[in-house]
Amino acid sequence: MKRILKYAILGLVHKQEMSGYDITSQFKQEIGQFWSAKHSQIYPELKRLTEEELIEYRTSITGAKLEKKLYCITPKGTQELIEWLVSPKELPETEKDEFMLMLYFSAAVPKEKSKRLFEDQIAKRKRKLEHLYESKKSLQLLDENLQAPGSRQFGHYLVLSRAINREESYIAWLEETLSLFEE
Amino acid sequence: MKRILKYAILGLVHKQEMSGYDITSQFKQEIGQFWSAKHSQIYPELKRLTEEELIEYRTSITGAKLEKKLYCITPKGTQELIEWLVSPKELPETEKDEFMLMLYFSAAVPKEKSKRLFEDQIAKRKRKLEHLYESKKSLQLLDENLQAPGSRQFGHYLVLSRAINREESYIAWLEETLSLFEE
DNA sequence: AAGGACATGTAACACGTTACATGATTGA
DNA sequence: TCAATCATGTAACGTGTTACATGTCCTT
Repeated sequence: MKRILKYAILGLVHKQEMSGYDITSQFKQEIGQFWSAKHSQIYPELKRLTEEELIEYRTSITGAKLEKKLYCITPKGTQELIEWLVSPKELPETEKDEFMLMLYFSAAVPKEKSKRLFEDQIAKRKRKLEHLYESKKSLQLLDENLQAPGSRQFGHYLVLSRAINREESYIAWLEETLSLFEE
Repeated sequence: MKRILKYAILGLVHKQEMSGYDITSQFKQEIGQFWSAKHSQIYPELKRLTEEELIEYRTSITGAKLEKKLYCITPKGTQELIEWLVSPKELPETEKDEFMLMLYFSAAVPKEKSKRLFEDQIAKRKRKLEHLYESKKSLQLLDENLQAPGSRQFGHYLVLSRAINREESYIAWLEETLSLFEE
């Protein structure tokens, strides 16, 4: 991967003017299911992108003296963003998953222990799925035409929809596989 | 993540004596779908684990003078491995996916471009899925009782089965979502 | 004889997290 | 007034990739 965070930030500030804090907040929303970064990584990257003239900022004052830097994308930044947006993406050879790594070695522990770990993982993923369903419900209230490309919230819809697909299929696999242990 | 590579290596050398090169090769096999590392990360980690007395090695000579270090796990290492194997795993808050990040911003490009990217991604994932099916077929020839916990290849079966589930459901979502663009 | 696999290591750099550090604003 | 949130930054450390560096063995 070559500087994906760069494109994540370009994509966010392309939609609208944003501060480093706003970007950090965005990564705690839906898109955080597929990409995120901490503020300690974001601020230096904003500085770098500014030096590279891909973004620029104006300073805005909230209240008496709280300063924030509102970043927006430059034409050069837009160009690089679009190039990335239309370039085919390689599949990662590895999509890391600690739980699956553990399962690979699970012959070393009693079946009962493994069953408990499956149940724990299923419960956690079901909780997560519930949150995703609620987010989707909220989103549908905002935009009835959600599933149409061109809808204002279509990007949001896609990531939520895929996040739900990802959790549902993982849970289905976990439940199916757990049943192999019960006989 | 706290030193997952440590546990990956402990798990591998617990099954059988192995060299750094062997470990590197393992990460190119099925388990590489869920965890991997390059040799440049593995060799220093082996050194560290040896210093921590979680593994130890003997030197073996192939041919006239090609040396390799065969590592095996110590009792202390086994204990730490088992502790990790039975401990519940937190869900990662983010499972990074460059393609989904791109989709989130795809409103900025024409629908035709997005369709092409979906098709490209579907083709790549289908190719990968074919390889996984073939691996599963080979594995089934080795072990008829594959799906029984306790089968010699059960760990292999689990990771392959989940990798297939992961690809199948991703492809299903991609195809379903692509159809939203066609009308 | 040559190329590919076997075998082990280090160095430099890129990416990511946790901790350190500071201060303002808003609402209960 | 106190806690949560808004707001920005740096330092130290841990993880991961690419490149550098070397040498052997086996098969054709």
